[in-house]
Amino acid sequence: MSDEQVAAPTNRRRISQRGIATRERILEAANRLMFVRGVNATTLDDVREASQTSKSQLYHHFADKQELVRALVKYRGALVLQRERGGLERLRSFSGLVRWRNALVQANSLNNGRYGCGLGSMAVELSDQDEQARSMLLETFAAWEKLISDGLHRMRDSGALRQDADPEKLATGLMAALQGGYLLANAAHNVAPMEVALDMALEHIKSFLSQPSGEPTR
Amino acid sequence: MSDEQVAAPTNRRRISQRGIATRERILEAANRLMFVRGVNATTLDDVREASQTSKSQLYHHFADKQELVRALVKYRGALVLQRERGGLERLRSFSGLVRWRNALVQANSLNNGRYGCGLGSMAVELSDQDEQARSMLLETFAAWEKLISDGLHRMRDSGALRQDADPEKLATGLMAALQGGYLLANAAHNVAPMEVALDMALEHIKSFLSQPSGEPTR
DNA sequence: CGCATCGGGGACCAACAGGTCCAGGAAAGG
DNA sequence: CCTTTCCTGGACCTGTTGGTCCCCGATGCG
Repeated sequence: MSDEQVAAPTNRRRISQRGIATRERILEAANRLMFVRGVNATTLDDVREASQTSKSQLYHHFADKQELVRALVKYRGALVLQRERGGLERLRSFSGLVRWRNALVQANSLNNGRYGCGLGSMAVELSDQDEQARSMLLETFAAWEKLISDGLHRMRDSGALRQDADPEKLATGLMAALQGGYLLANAAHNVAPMEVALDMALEHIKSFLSQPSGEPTR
Repeated sequence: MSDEQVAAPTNRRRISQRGIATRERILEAANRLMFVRGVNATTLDDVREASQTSKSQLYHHFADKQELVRALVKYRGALVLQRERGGLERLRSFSGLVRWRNALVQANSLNNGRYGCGLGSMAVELSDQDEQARSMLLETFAAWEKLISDGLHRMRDSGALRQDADPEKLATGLMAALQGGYLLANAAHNVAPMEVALDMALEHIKSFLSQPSGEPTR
């Protein structure tokens, strides 16, 4: 999970191992807190306390709160993409997609649908507030969708998916269903809506399979 | 739009017409500001200024900020449901659903996908912060989905939709696609993802139509 | 070992947010 | 009208939050 340094340090002057560790600790704490409380509802004092650091360290590693938030966007994006790469990089069949769905649902069910998607909720909170954060999030979403569409491309090339399937649109649809599912599940404190949403998107992809393996209805 | 009093006044003591108007003015201003900046990023001073009122009036009509926010949740929910009732109450055919989709897309394209859904963004921001707001939002989503599923039920009863279609699940899926579409469109400052998401959901519903009218692919 | 940096602790500050108060003006209601 | 209640203006208070500062300790390097 937190191997190597997922957090890209702002290279400039020489930097010690201890410094990197502290920076990582701050980001990790900010990540945790802002995941459950939201970005704007988390204070720097909260982060300071949770990371067992002091004010000066926060400002030693980040110019201000906005920079910390931006670093967090990068950090979280890297984590999500890393995780998703694991589940999607070898995607070659519809059943692989189902496994991917199940993993997401299971993870989210651990907190009864609460908190939603780390990227999605930041996107909602920051898009109209920090242009730079928005564009980083946009890029991350694009990379995430590309992991999906690459998999769908492989399925199409191998003949599993029909030629008239559009991997990019299917990936966007699936991502929207995922994000919408996260949102509704969060409001409901219940994973069920997320399951329904993902199943809809998968059913839609299924309709582009070459051999209609299962019964197409229901 | 703002006919009658959408904002339910907290009936208790006798209340003058002027008082109602002021309360409405505050809610209207809070609605506008919090729609573009988000709830937590909007201060009471912002609201005070935008509504041309004073601090004492804010606290005369609302106990504190949390109460104002909760009133806004009600207010916005009523507005959305009112609007949606217009577009969904008479829904009886697939083309009606397409018209509904087009109206939402067009409205959102006016601001290039920005700001997202007034209810969805509040849900993200408040769900982990104000239990009461969350449950009101949950109810509103349920009512919204019911407008959709009622329409789908009518379509099923009239034979337009096959018997094996599940209106509730279809409505949830459509709602998730809508919310996810709003979210991605907001991050992208572009309506396109929302269109793709809604089209996916509509295509999915289309697959449950009795007579496959159009070409099913593409 | 001794200098130059880097890293850390925590007191301190200023601005701003939410929230209070009171005095005066407008509406009801008799 | 004239009393009572409601409504409004805006000054004021106070806790919190982001942000600064200074001094000391740790670390790396010749």
